[in-house]
Amino acid sequence: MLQIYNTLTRQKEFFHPIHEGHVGMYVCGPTVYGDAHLGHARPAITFDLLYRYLMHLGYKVRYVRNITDVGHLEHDADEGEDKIAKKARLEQLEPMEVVQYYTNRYHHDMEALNVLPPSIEPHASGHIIEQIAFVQKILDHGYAYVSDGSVYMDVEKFAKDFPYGKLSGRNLEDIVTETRELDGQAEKKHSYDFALWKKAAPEHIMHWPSPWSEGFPGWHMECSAMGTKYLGEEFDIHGGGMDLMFPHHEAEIAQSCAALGHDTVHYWMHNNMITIAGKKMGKSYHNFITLEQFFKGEHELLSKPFSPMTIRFFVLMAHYRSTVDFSSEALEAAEKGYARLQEAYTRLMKLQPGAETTIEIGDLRAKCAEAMDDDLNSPIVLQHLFDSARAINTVYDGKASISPEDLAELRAVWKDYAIDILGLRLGSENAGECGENQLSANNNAVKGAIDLLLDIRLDAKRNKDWATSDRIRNALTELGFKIKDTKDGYEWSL
RNA sequence: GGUCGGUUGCCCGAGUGGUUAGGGACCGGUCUGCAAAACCGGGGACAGCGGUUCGAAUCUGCUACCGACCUCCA
Repeated sequence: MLQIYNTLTRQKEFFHPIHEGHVGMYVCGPTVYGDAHLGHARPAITFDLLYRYLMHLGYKVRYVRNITDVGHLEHDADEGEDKIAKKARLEQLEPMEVVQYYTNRYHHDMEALNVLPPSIEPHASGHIIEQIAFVQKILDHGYAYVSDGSVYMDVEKFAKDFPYGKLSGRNLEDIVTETRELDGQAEKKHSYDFALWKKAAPEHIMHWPSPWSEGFPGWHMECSAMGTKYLGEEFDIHGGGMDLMFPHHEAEIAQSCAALGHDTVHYWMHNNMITIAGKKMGKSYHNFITLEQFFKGEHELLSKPFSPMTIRFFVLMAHYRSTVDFSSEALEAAEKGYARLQEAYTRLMKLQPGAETTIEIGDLRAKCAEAMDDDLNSPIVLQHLFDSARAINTVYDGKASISPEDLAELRAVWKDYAIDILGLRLGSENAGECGENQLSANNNAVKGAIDLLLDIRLDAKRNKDWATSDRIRNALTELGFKIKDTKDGYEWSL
C-alpha cells in the first residue's frame, strides 16, 4: 500500500485516490527562459518516478506539467519586467521564439534523462482566458480587489474565512513582519497581498486584454487555472520543488480556495534541492550547471562528461526529500555503480537456467515494492537491485545455479523495477554506453573489426604470444574500449 | 530576526528503539600468463552534552554548526 509524504500534514499518508483507479497529478514545470540545469532534473525525475510507479500499480494517471511562458516578474530589474520578455529583448527575438527554443531544449534534456512526457503539458500563454475567468471568480467572491488596472488577492479577507499559510507553516502575523518592500506596494492594501492580474507597463512586450487592463496574469495564477481545468476542482497530487512552497504554492492554495470555496489538492509533495558545495543550485546563486554541460563535460567543476543515465541514477541514489550535494567525485561513484548495475542486467539476460536455485535470491519483488510504497524510497530499491546483482554475478561465474522459474521471475522484476519504474536504460537497445551487443546496426562493421582483433588476440593467447596479446589489448584500451577476458573468450564494451 | 529542515564511516548516501543498508574508494584473498571484471573477507559511523529506557544513531531537552524559505527560483 503506497504511502506518500504530504507536506500539508508533514507526515506519510496512505494514498487514496479520489476516483478509484485514477490519479490526477500536477507538477510545476520549468520557466522556459534558460537551459535546464541539474536542479530542474530533480523534480522531473522525482515525479517521473511517481508517475511510473502509479502506472505500475495499475492506476490510469493524468499527469499535467506546465510550461511557464508568461508571468514570473523579475523583482530587481526595471519595474517588474517579465523574464521571458526580458530575455526576448536581450536576444532580439519574439517572446514566443524564446519560449519555443527553450521548450524544445527542455524536452530534449528530459528525453535524454528518460523522463516520460506528461499527459498534458499546458502553456500559461495558451490559457489566458482561463486565468482571467479564474481571477474574475475570486473577485466575484470578494477575495480580491482592483487597483489601478491590477487585481490583487485580499489576503487579510481570505485569512479571516480560510486558513492561510497552512502549507508552509506560516501565519499572517509572521508574514506581516517579514515581508519586504517591493514595487507596486502602494497599489496594495497590504504588503502580503499578491497580484492576480498585473497591468503591463508600456515597455512590457507580453500582454493581453482583460476586463481590468492590458496586462498579464499574476505569478501563481496559471497553476490554479490549468490544474483545475485539466484535473478538476479537486485532484490527488500536486508536486514541485520545496522552494515553491512559499509563496507560490501557498498563493495557489489561497487562489483556488477563494475561487472555488474549497481546497483543491489532496496530497502536496515537494522534492528537496540539489546543492553545490552545500548551497542550493540556482539561477540566483549563479552556481548552476546545465544538463547539457553535464552531458558534454563542459564545466570547470566537472572532471569529465556524465551520461544522462548517470545523472538519473545519481538523483535516484538519494531519497527525493533529502538534499543531494553535487560533486564530481560523487558523480563518478554513481557512474561506476550504474555500470555495475548495467553489467549485472546484461549478464542476467545471458544467464542459463540450471536445475535448481542454489543461491539466496529472496523475494526481490516484494522488497522493491515495499521500498517504493514507503514514499518512493528509490535508494532502497537500488540497494535490493545491487544485492540481486551480486547473486546474478555468482551464478554467472558458475558458482551457483538458478532454476528456470526463478530466472524468469528475476528478469521480470528487473524489467519492472529497474527499467520501467526507476526508468534506467539498462537494455542493450538503448543503453547510454555501447557494449558488444549495443552498437547500432550501421556500426556492425566496427563491431566486426573489434571482434576480429580480439579473435586474433585469442589465438595469440593460445600460442602464449603475450606480446601480441597485450599489444592488442593495450591499443584497444587506449582507444577507450574495455576488454574483459572470460573463461574461453572475451567481452568488450566502449 | 521568523518558520522549517539537516548534522551518519575516507566520499556519496539509507535507516528501524535492540539484528551487516547499499554504492564508490581503500586493504587482504580467490580466479587469471599478466591485467580487467567477478567473487569472498576486512576495517572503520552515527555533531556535542544531558534525559527517558533493560537498551537510542533511532524518542526528548539544550548547545554548536550547516542549509532552505521569508524576493523570481526546481
